[in-house]
Amino acid sequence: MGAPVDAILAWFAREGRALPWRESGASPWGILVSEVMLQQTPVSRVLPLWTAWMERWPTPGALAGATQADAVRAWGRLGYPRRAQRLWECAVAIEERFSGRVPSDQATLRDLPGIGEYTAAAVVAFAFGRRAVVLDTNVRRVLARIVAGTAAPAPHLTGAERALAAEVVPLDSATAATWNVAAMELGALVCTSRAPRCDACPASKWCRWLAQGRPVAASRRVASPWAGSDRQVRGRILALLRAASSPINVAGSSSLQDVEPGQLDRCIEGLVSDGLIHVSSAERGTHEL
DNA sequence: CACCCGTGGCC
DNA sequence: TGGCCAAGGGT
Repeated sequence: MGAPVDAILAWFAREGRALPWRESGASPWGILVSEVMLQQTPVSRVLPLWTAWMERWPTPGALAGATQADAVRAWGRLGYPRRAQRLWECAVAIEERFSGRVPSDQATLRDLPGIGEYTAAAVVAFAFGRRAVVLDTNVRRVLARIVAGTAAPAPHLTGAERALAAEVVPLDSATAATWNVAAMELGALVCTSRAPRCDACPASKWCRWLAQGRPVAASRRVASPWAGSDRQVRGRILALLRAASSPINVAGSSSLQDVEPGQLDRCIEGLVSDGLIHVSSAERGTHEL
C-alpha cells in the first residue's frame, strides 16, 4: 500500500488541522493528556478544556500535587469521569515511578492507569516520534474501506487487523508517526463513518470499498437505552457533587426525586465503589468528590 | 468476551 | 425526533 500511503501523507500536509497538542512545543505529558481526553470525545469539546487543564497542571507533578476531586471537578462535563480519575492516578504513578518523566516505552505506558493499547501507541508515536502501530476507530475504518472493501471495521479488533495495520505503517520512525496521525485525520475529516466525502479523498483511486459501490455496513448491535439508565443517574449525581462546595445528602436531594430510591442507592454505591465519590466524614448520609 | 462507563451535537 | 457517533479502557 505504498501509493495510497504517500497520497494520504501529501493530503495531510495540506489539510491536516493545526491542533495545539500537535505543535512542536507540545510536551509528552500534554500529548498524553490530549489522548486521554480524546477517548470517545470529539476534538471540538476537548480543545478548550485541554488548554485550561494544561495551564493549570502543565506537568505530571503538578497534577499529582492536586487532589483527585480537583481533577474530576476540572473535567467538568467532558464525559466518562473515570478518565479524569485515571489521568490523575496516571500523573501520580509517573511522578512516583518515573520522577515525573513520561515513559517512552510502549509496554511501560500500557501499564499506567487509563492507558490502553491505543493510547500507549499514540504517545509513543506522537510524543516521542517513534514507530508504533496506532489503531483507533479512524484508522480501522480507513483500512477497512481502502483495503478490505467494507464500510466499517469488525466490532472488535482482530489479530489479522493488527497485522495488516503493522504492514501499512512506514518503516521510518518519523514517517510512521506522520502516517498514524494522517490516517486518523483522514478518518476524522473525509473517510467519516456517516457521510464519507469520497470526492475529496486522496486515496479514492485505490479504495476497494468505493470501487465496489460503497456497500452498506452490516447492522450494528443495538445500544442500550439512555433515558433512565444508571449511567444517566450517575452523571446527574456527579454533576451535583461537582457543583457543590460542601458534602451533600445525595439520596435526599430534591433534584433527584424522580429517581427510584433503589436505583439511586445502587448508583451512589457504585460511584463510591469506583472511588469517584466518597462518603463524607463530616455529616451522616452525605457524600463528596 | 460482553458489558459497562458520560456527554452533546448532528442529520 | 432519536438513534448514531466521537483519537477507548477496565473488568
